[in-house]
Amino acid sequence: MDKLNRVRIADILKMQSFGQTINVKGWVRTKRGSKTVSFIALNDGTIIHNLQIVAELANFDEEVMKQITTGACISVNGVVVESFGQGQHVEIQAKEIEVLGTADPLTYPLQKKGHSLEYLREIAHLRPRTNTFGAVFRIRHNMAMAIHTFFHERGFYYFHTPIITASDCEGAGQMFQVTTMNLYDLKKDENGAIDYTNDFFGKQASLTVSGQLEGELAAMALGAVYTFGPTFRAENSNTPRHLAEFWMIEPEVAFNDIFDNMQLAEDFIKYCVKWALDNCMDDLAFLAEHFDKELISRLQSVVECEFVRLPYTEGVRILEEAVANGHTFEFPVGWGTDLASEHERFLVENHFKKPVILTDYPKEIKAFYMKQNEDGKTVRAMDVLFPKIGEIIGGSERESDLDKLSKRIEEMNIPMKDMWWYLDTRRFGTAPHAGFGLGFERLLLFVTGMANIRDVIPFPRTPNNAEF
RNA sequence: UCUUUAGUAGCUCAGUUGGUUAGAGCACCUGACUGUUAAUCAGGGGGUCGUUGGUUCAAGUCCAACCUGAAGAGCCA
Repeated sequence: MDKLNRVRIADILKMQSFGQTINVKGWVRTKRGSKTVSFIALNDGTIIHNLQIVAELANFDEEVMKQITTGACISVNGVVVESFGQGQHVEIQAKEIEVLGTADPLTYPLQKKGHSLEYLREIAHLRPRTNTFGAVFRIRHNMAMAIHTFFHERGFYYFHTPIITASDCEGAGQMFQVTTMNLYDLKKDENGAIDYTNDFFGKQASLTVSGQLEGELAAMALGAVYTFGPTFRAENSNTPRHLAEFWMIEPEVAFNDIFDNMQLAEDFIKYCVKWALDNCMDDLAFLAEHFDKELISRLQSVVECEFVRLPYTEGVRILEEAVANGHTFEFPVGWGTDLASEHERFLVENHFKKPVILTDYPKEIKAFYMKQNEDGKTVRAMDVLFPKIGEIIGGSERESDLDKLSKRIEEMNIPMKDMWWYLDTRRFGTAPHAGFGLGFERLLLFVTGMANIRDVIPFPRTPNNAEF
């Protein structure tokens, strides 16, 4: 077979001139045809659309043509021609075909017909070859690029916080332990406690649940930073919105207050959504057509609308008013209790019908590091609530006063013995600062319109599932 | 983890108040077809009805436990 430069299908489909001979490589989606001619729909992952390869059967060995089945990988030399069939404006008239890899039709798990998302989860190693997951993972890449671009353009530094941590007070959830100890022969002291002094780190270590505390250290030096990395929660959560391993973006900015923080969060999400609309329209259109007809209009409305900013106390008042007017909730509403999903959904989907930033929660239901308000009852927390997916961002202005922070740590019985370094930020040159955390996969749920978080990460990690 | 719901061919599903040999579409194989658009048409092969136990003359169907998936809830991002 002649050696020609390979052209990506995304580029071939854009061609306006015809007649040149090129090489194209990709995986066969379908082959159809008649006695004399075969039509091969080829996809190479560069774009959701397939390229049509036309093969006159008289020019090719029958044995080679037989190997061209759904899932096979082929290399084609051929001429770019204008298509006179419907459904594409350009196609390849094949001159030479080489089968790079066959796919036995009896055992290849993907068919040309559609599969359920649940079935595709069982073959997560092959699902990137489907239209749906090709689209999702191209959008996933684009969102990562949008995130880095957004922060870089605004002078934020990408800061790498550790994945292994020995602090057990991040308070964001159950942690996965990291150890090199022999679990069949654990040494314990007289109280039955495990002795970690001979473990790899000389103390108990875990996978991080958040890079925030280290992010605060960086903000106290570099001014504005963000993290973007994997985080781990060992919660037994079985929902379409939770993963045991997920990616989180956590900006942290010196001198920002809660209002700057809200503005940053709103600008940030809008930037990402607009990026998707500007750069991923082919993939979004496919997802909209197959899963969520309102996807694109919902994305557009988020870019255009102004997020509602609402103190928790006001939110509770609205909910209590709704109850008084006859709306029934499964769980009671009252100042001091955390809002249930149904309450958040009511505010976002029924009452305001757009994203809501809820602020100033009671201090009892929020983390120790949040800045305390003058009223002595609330803290400067903010949750960004989105239609369909609920909480997409959680953040706050941080308590910068050493005494107030220390007192709160004591009140909440938080083990801070290994956290002297965190308190040093308040001890030496403390400054007001604020930040938030955004779950990358939650953002992707919103942008792709997918309903289950297991379908927006290549290899989901959930309770009882670490396959692939 | 709790509640609900589902598990029948490779995939998606139907299967009546329990009753003889468990069906369809797609996929796959064979054949037909002069350019198809998830091609079409004809034929063919393919099943331990999630697992274990129970009720019954008789269980895909009823009951129990367990396994697996999904939805809702809690926890959160």
